[in-house]
Amino acid sequence: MDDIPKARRSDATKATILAAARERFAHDGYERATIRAIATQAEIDPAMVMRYFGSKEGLFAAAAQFDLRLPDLAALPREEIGQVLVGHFLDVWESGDNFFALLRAAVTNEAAAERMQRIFATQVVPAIAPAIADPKTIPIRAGLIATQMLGLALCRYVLRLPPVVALQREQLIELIGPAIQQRLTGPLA
Amino acid sequence: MDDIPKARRSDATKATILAAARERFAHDGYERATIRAIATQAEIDPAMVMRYFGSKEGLFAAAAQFDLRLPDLAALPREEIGQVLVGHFLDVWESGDNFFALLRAAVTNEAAAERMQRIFATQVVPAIAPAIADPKTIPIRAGLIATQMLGLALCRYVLRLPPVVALQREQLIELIGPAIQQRLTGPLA
DNA sequence: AGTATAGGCCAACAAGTGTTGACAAACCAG
DNA sequence: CTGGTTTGTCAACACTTGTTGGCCTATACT
Repeated sequence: MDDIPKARRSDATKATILAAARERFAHDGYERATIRAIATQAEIDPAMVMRYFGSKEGLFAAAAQFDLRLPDLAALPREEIGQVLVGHFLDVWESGDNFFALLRAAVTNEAAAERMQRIFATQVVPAIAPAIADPKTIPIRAGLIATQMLGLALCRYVLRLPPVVALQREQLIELIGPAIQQRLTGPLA
Repeated sequence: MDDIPKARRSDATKATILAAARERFAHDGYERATIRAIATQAEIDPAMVMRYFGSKEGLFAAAAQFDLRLPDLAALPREEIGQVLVGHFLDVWESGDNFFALLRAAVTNEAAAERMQRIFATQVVPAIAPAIADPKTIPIRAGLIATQMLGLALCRYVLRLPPVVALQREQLIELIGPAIQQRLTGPLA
């Protein structure tokens, strides 16, 4: 009846493996991040990875869990939503390797791409919905916002286009915030 | 003194290999597109790929050549530039596998990412420059346009976010064209 | 004609992949 | 202490990867 599993000593190892996995997946993508490289970085044996996560896919599934933790937009002043959103994305992206593990993998791995679609559908769309007047336009507006924000992540962190890398956090908020705002509350076309 | 090399019989084979390579690279990314798979699709022996392109890297370098063929924006009415640009990107992307080979590879392959940076610097920036009033803002505006356009490619063709996939060409032009226009001729922030 | 050369295929290599099973050490309950 | 379970290591597996060299065949030149 006791649902709470005892804290096993191996939990620490699992966490170490997960952290190493996230870092390798984020830097190298799914295929180039080898189990051996992950194990080496975590300073354990490759066999442990298999024992605790079953397979490379299982490891990735566990490592690429990702929560955007989007704030309640209804509690914000209408005109600030865009900028807050941009700032929040920057925070979440840079607060760990989860997002980049997922993004890099999603480009060559179908399962990762599907997970990205799920995150969009279950986290982005619902969070954004309350800020949009006409409910019929929610999916389109959410989609357009995704193109802008993911495009920013792609150009800044993955492709590293110099002018996009050079922009400071404050500038990004000031430059892209209004565009997001417009996609939320402005006319569609 | 005759610079023009005779058309060898093997040129056809090379072209077949390149076409197959582009398709595999575009669909699978750099690492998962194996030389054997490419050779099988081209209906030749894997050894031929090595003979004609030296290595997998060499093959990719030859396959991922990419020309955006951006039009002369100075010849266009000021207010149409954004929409024309979006339409042009859609055309070029969908006219072959080159762009997606490059995009998918650039996410996990450093050399491909650098090539993307070069294309941005040598094709996008110069083409866009004449449409921008204040020359100091050219790199930033070009960078912001890149985030929007590459984000569209990412969400629509790679991640396949349903609402972005659902949009028709005409709608995309109508929805994203003005955003690009604003990035070119509007105030920066 | 004959011969050099280009085009192409085959089999194999060395290295690296995910994955497995057997076995040792550490831990904990009785 | 003793027995069993957990945690970890080692070596090896079956397979795939990029890459190589040898060999055959068709073409092209003289």
